[in-house]
Amino acid sequence: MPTAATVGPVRIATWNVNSLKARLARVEEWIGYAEPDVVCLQETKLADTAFPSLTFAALGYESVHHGEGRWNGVAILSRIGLSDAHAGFLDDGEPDREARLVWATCGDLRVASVYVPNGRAVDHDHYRYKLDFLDRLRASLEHGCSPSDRIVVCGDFNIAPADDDVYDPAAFVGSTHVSDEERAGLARLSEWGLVDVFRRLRPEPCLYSWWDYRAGNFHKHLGMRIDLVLGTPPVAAAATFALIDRQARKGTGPSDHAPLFVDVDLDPAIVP
DNA sequence: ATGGTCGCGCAGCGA
Repeated sequence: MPTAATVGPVRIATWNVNSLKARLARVEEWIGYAEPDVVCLQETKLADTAFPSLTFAALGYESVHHGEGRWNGVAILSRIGLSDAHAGFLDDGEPDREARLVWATCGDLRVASVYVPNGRAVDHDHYRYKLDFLDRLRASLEHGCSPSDRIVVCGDFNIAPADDDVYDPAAFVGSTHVSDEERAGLARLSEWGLVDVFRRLRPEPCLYSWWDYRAGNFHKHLGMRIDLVLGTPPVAAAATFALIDRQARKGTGPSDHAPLFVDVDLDPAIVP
C-alpha cells in the first residue's frame, strides 16, 4: 500500500515515454530499478479508459491520467500519496484543446506533469500555441500557486534552456526549441520562482534528455536537454542528487527521451 | 545535421 511519507528523501522523475502502450514494459522495468517516489509521464497517447492504473497500483503507485487518445496525454504516479488531482490550467481561461497538463498533491509536494507543445516551426500556428501555452502555465502558477510552497513542474518543455543544452547550437539557429521567445517564456516561469533543479545540481555541458531516433544520434551524443524538473526555491534548496538515466534510452524499443530524476530531502522542521 | 526513425493506424502526419 502507498505510504503517506510527507517528509524525508523523495525521488521525483519525469519521462516522455512516446506512447505508454508501446513503452509499458520499459516503464515497469525502469520503475523497478530506479525506485522513484513520484513519476511524471508525458505523451502517453492513451484515452483515460486505456490508462493502465492497475498495473501501476500493483507496483505500489496511485495515479492520475489526463489523456485524449492518439496524441499527447500526461500522468502522475505516486507512492507517497496522491490527492487533489486537476487537469489543465489554473487560470480562468477556456480548457486547453489538448491533454498536456495535470496536477496532483503527492506527499506535501504539489506536482505538475506538463507536455509543452512542440511548436513545429517558428512561422507555424503551432508555435503561437506553444508560446500561449507557456504564458498560461505561468498564469496558472500566479493564479493557483505560491513560490513559497513546495511545487515541482516536471515534463517535456520542448525548449532547450541554454545553448549548453543543445549539441550544436549553430545548427539550430532559427529553429524551434532554442528561439528567444520560447526561452523568454521559460524565463518568465523562473521569474515567478521556478528553478531548473536538475541544472543546479548538474552544471556540466553535454547532458541531454532527448535524441532523435534517426541517424544514430543517441550513440553519437547528438541530443538536447528539453525535459526539465522545475521547482520552487524550497524544493530546489532541498535537492541532493539528479540524474538522466541514459540506460533507459538504450536497448530494444526505447522512447526517444530518457527519464531523469531529482532527489529532494525535505526538512521536516519546516512542514507547516 | 539533410534524413537515414519511431508511433499511430493503415496513408501520411507529427515528433
